[in-house]
Amino acid sequence: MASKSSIEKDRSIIRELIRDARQTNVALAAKVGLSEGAVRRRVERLLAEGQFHFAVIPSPSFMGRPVHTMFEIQSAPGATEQLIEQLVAMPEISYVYHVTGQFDIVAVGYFTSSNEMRTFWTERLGNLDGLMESRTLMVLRVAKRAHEWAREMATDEADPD
Amino acid sequence: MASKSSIEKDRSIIRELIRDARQTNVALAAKVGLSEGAVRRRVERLLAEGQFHFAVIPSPSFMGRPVHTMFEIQSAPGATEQLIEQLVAMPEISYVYHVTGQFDIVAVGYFTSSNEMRTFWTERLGNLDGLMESRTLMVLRVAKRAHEWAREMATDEADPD
DNA sequence: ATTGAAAGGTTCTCAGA
DNA sequence: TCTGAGAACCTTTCAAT
Repeated sequence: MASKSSIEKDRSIIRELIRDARQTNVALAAKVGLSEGAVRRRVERLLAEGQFHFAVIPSPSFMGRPVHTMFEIQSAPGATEQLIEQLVAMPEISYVYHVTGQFDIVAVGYFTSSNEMRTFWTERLGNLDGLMESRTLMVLRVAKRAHEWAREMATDEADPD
Repeated sequence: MASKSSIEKDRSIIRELIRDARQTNVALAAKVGLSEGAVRRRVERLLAEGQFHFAVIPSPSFMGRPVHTMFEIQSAPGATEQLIEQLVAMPEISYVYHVTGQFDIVAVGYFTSSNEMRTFWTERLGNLDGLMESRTLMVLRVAKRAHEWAREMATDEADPD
């Protein structure tokens, strides 16, 4: 086989970490075919470049925030960025996406109760500058959370010349 | 102050790990007031119980999947679970949410190109059993991804009697 | 940019409470 | 269920390539 390109080594490292975020650099090194030090330097570089990050995903219920809500938000013309900034500044909101379609923004929040969510929606979301229309979706269940494509393309070693 | 309850110690550990997913058990132990071994056993128990998990979040673009898409899906009456199962089985789909509202399901996928996304949408999504209607939202930007509420309630120690 | 080896720190195991 | 000490393992540093 031809040696993997540098970026393919980087991607192999990240794919391995997606499979197991807590494996050691020693284990990674054995899998991608580098020394422990080389893997460690690549991981640090990739983190600094923002190519991936380590995260802890809590169970919102266990943390006391069982009410999982998505808000679809339509902004007044030209007001989308301003609206996004306001949403980003709200601690109740965990995720903010700029999207195409009828709605311009999707925001996700976790609340301690449906009552807290309602209060947030009526008193804080409803008062945002530039908001034209919004819809609320309650998330009943997270049925999947996995990047299965990270397991693809594990080997390009079977390529014939 | 009264001693923290056992579940509050668990939550403190998880909140600390949300702040820094890679800190050592020794560092955690100092912050939550337990020995390293006690913290390690709690972390293992919480992981086994599914109260949180460690994850690596890649930059989809760096991994060669720059096209980030949300699908809103309306199911035929009674077909939602069947539809969710089919979506969960698709490797292109990373997240599947069961939600309330006009649409029953929100699914998120990452694609190598808009052409691949279009092919997926027309040939795979369109053929799902029980699908009534769907809408496609392209995600242009992720403006926020953080659980700021994990920093709240750090102390219940100031409570007067 | 990578390797290999020594030093330092973390994790794991186990005995004791 | 927790603590503390020792062994095993991992990470960090550094000289060399």
